Order: sequence, then structure tokens, then C-alpha cells
Amino acid sequence: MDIPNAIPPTPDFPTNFHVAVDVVALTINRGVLQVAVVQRHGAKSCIFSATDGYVREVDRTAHDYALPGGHVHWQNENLVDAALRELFEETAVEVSPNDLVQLGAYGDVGRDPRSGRTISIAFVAFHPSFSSPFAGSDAVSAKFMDVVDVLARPNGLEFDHERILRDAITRVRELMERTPIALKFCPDEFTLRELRSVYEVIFHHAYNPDANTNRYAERLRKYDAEVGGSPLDEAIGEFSRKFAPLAELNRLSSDRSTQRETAVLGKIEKLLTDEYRRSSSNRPTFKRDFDPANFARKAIAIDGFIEEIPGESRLSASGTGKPAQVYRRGKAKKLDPPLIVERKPGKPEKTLSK
Amino acid sequence: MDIPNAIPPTPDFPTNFHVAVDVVALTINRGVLQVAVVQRHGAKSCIFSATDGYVREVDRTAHDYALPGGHVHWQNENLVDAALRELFEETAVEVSPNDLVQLGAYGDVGRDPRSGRTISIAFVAFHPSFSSPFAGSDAVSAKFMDVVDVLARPNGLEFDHERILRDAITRVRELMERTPIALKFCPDEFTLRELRSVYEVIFHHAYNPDANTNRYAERLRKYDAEVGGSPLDEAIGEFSRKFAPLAELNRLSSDRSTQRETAVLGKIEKLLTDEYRRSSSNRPTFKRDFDPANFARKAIAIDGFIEEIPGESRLSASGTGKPAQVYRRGKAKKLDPPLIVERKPGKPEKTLSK
DNA sequence: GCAAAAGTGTTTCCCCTACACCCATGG
DNA sequence: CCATGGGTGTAGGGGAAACACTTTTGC
Repeated sequence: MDIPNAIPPTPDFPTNFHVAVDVVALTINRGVLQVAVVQRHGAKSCIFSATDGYVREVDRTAHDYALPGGHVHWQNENLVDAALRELFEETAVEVSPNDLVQLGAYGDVGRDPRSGRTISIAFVAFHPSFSSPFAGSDAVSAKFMDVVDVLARPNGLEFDHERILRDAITRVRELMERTPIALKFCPDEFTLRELRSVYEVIFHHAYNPDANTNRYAERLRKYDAEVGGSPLDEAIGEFSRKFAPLAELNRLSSDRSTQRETAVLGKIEKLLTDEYRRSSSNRPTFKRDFDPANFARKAIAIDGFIEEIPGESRLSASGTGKPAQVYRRGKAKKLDPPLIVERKPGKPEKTLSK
Repeated sequence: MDIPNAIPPTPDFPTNFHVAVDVVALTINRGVLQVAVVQRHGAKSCIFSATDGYVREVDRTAHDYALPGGHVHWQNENLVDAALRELFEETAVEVSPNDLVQLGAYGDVGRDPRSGRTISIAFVAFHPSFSSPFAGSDAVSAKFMDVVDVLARPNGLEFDHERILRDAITRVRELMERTPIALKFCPDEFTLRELRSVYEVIFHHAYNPDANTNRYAERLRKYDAEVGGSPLDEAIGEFSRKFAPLAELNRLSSDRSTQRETAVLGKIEKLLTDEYRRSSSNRPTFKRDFDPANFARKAIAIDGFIEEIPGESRLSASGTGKPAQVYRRGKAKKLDPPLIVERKPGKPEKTLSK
């Protein structure tokens, strides 16, 4: 990309700044909100110290993760492009520029002890992960973690990434109310139940700032220890091992029709469908209990949000009950009126969901 | 400020970035929203070109203004501190760190043709100007301009500052609904009428994205051409001439009790009071007509927003009518429930206010 | 007395919620 | 026929807006 009239940089100001991007890639897997994290290599982790507000380098432990991100490498790279590139390089997750929403700049002195001064622009991507499966590059090992698990460990994220993650959740909730972003998590033809599930996950109390996140994280860890991971997770792990090297990933991204990729993608898709159909999985989910009838009324009332497909209906996930009306996405880019699912922002936390 | 464990910057990445801050300093003067702008020196202006999205250097005209701002000079300067410093250096406006709200990062390639690459972090300060009067430094000539006047001229602001200004107005409206920021524009003891006036200015249709701003700007220009500026503006100009040199301003800021300063400040305060009392000024204002009774009920219902001062009342500004109950600021930092003054965001633009 | 502005009371309307009820399916 | 979940109907409550009316001042 060329800049017209570009002149050499002014020498008057120190250019000892590093400009970085960080991406909070949020997704929903089996009814639980997950975030893409990477584990950087090296013996030291950069952990926030609450005593003086600085980030310091300490010996790395197994639980130190960071948000995917990195420096804006090229002078002519837009911030959004840098965020897309870093996200793909480190996690193989591909999203479009429209899926990235800027959270803001995080530029406090002392937020990165390694460089002279790092200004980080944070983005949030709320996107289904299964369409672009997950793999680690050779630079870092990456995975999706349950958000409650991340939040339950104080300073479980390096730098000021925990704060960024919390800001991202708040922002996603705002987007859910004012844009049709939830439809990305629904198939082309969906029922109101499926749409509502997305809202129920995002607005769960477990992600509130004052929630006792550890209670929820404990339940997930306990279940996983007893039952083990899901077949979907294992399939993704398999994909990850096969295509781990970064060069391979980049090659795949430019040639999407390789047999190996489509084979694994197909397998993942089948597993996903199975997992979706059978509700026998008892892994705890975090869903609030929104009233179905009134949620439906609100959603239908929004102009251009969803369109009814006349005559089409579909069985519910459990296989029983009345088949539900099927809808498709509307054309609206903004929800007017917004889909407000909780009147008071500071709602009391009730009992644990089943 | 020291950074613990600081190590030399990594040489792997190009550090050819400039990190800058821009401040949208908004205030209300005589019922009109104003923004602090500066006129940079030099023969060239950096004007946005809608044809390709780039900012180009063109010959400067008399109407080219920019938002106050500049590079983050020192490596150990926080972004907020840099914004405060630049705002003060260029406009002599002093605000506290709490008065600055970050808008986000504006970092597109090509937004500043002068440097290799400039990432700008924008802040908004919504603050009464009369408490910290206005003066230009020697680097730039600065003034407050009517926002409608700025918005009415396409590309009246350099770089992408027009977009930043529009984002700032949107943000201020959100702040007005959710925080007690409006109280900064009320005296220690105020009536609901005064509080309401602040909301009526900010939520005027003239500042909506799709408004025909030129209509409003034309009315102001016509009035000013006939009647001339206000005594307040002239007093501020006097202050500006006296204390223009930057060194003088800095000295004053560390020694606030100099006689000259207090004398001029007192004069300004008197003029302000006079101006406030007499509503004989016919300069057009931009105020929407919110229903007084229902606005009052909403404001009183918000917990901790305003406190009634029992037994105290005050005459209205026009000198007639029933004296109004006097209130003082409450302790709340957030408005719960928010003070929603317009149900539908996209309200139709009605007739011009008187 | 009249105009102007603050404040109160009241009516009406709308929307939201909760709940009851009916419907359609699988077993 | 029963359990299950989707969908509809509706009564009750709360709040907001509009409007009428009272109060208190200056002229």
C-alpha cells in the first residue's frame, strides 16, 4: 500500500514506541463462552502486580496465558489488518475485518516491561470457531479456554489482558443488544430457541464483574476431569497437530480445497452436528433462563432482524415437543429498537443453572 | 517515572511509529456547543480526500483548523497525561485526568501524510471553559468554535478530526445519560432548569449526523456579523493576549494566586454572571424543548444524582415566574437508572428553535 | 390582574412481564 | 395418553408522556 506524499519521519520525536494489537476472540462452544489464548514461549511471564500497577517479568508457570496479538509489523499495515494477521498467525482463526470491533487503546506506562513503550490497540472478535478450526502456530501454542476458567484465576492472563477481556465481554453484550451479531452463531435457518440460546450464554451472571467465577469454573473442571473432553475438542486437537506449522497454515489459507483439510473439516462438521443433536452431554452450560415467549416477541418486533420462513418448521433439539418455526437472517445492520434482555444492568446473581 | 525491569527496546520491529493524542475539548458557551480548535502554522494543511480516503497536504486556507493534540513526547508519559499536556500547551485549558474519556485509536494508514505512520489516541473532555479561560500558546493560535460552524464546512478540520469530533459528540451524549457529567456545567447550587438546559444543548438535532448543520451555522454567523461577539468572548480574548506566551501560562499554572490572574478571572466571572442573568441576548441558541415537569421527575428519581436543599429557592433567569427549588450535586458516579432523554435515537428533526 | 415559570396531580397509554392455556410432536 | 417444548392470549403492573391545574414571583 502506498502513501501519497509520504515524507521521511520527523526526527524531532522519539520513535521508540511499539504499536501492537491484541485480539479478544470470543466464541461459544457447548453452551460456554470461550476465549482464544496463547501460551508464549520463554522462561518469563509478564504478570500484572496489583500492588503498584506495574507488569513485571516473573518465572513462567503452566497457567500463564495471553491474548493473541503482536506488533504491527509493517508501516503500511492498518490496525485492523494487523489484528487479523496476528489472530490468524497465532490461532489459525480467520475472521473478516467487519467482525473486528475496536475496544480502544491500552497504553499505560509499565504495561509491558520488555520494550521501551508499547501501545496496544485491542479488538474484540465474537465469532463461531467451528467454521475456522483451531491450530497453534509454531511461535506459540494456542487454544480456546472457558472464560470462567480464565477469570477465576487472578492474573491468569499476562499484561493487562484480563482487563481487556472484561472490557470485551461488556462490549459484546452491547453489540448483542444493538446489532444482529448473535445471528452469526445460528445456522442459515434457525429457530428462536437457537437465537435465544446465544443471548442466554452471553448474559449469564458468571461473566459479570462481581460474580464468583470460581464456582462456575470449578464445575467445568470437575466435569472434564471425570468425563474428559468432547469429541469436538479432540477433533480440533487432531487438526491442530496436523497443521501446526505456520507455513502450512498459510499455504492452506490460500488453497482452501486441499483434500486433507476438507477431510478433517468434514469430520469436525459431522462431530459438531452430532454434538448439537444429542443433548445427552451433561457438561455444565451457562445459560440464563430468559422467558421464551417474550423473548420471541421482542425479536420479531425488531424491524429487519429475522425473517419468518413460511411453512417451515423444525423439531426441537431434544427431539420432543412441538416443531418450531424456522427463521432466516434479516437485512438490518442495527437493531431498532435494541433487543434489551435485562432491564437492570446490575441484576442479582441467582442459583446455578442446571 | 521509572519502569521496573525495563530492558532496551527490541530491535526486531520497526519503531517508525509516531504515537499521538488528540483531544476533543467540548464546552457550552451561551447555549451553544463549542469545541477547542487550533490553527497550525505552516503553508500546508492536511486535508482528508473523500475520493480515496487519504489525507493530503494542500495549501493552507484561513478555515483549516485541527483538534488540539500532538505527539506523546516522553517515553514514560501516560496517554492521558500526554493529552492533558497537549491540551494545556495549545489551548491553556486545564482539566483533570478524570475529565478525559478515551474515544479510541485512530490509526489508519494515510491519515497523516507528514510522518512515517502516526497512531492517534483520541480523548474527549466535556468541561466548562470559563473556569479555565482560553489562550493560545506561541506554537499555534487557538480558539473555541461553534460545533455547528465546524461541521457545516466539509473538511473544515484537518486529518480525520471531523470523524473524531462526531464520535466525541456521540460519546458525550452517552455520558450525559449514564454519568452526572452535566453537573459540571451547573453552579454548586442549581435549579432543575439549569440542569435541563445542559441536556437540551447536547441533545439538539443540530449535532445529529444527518442534520443540515449549515442552517444552524448560518444563523450564528449572521447574528455575530450584526451584533458582534459577546463581552465574555472579549474578556477571554483579553486574558488570552495578556497570558499568551506559553512560559507565562506554565508559570501561572504552578502559582495560581497571582494578582493579575485573579483580577482577570474575577472580571470574567462577573461578566459571565451578568450574561447568565440577562436573557436579553438574542444570539440563537440550540436547545431542544424537553418537558420540564417530566425531566424533573426523572432526574429526582435517580439515586444520588442531585440532592434537594431544603428551604432554598432561586429566581428564574428571566426574573419572572415562581422561584425554583435549589439542588446540589449528589454523590453518585453512575446514573442508575440512566437519564434517557430521547426514546428513539433517530428522532426527526423539527423546526428551528427560537 | 397578567404573564411567566415552577411544580403537582392526574389521566392515559404503552410496554413489559408473568401466567394460563393450547398445540404439535415422540414415545 | 403423557411428557415436552413451541406458540398464543391476556390480565396486571409500572412507568412515561401529555396535559391540566396550582403556586409564586415581577411588572
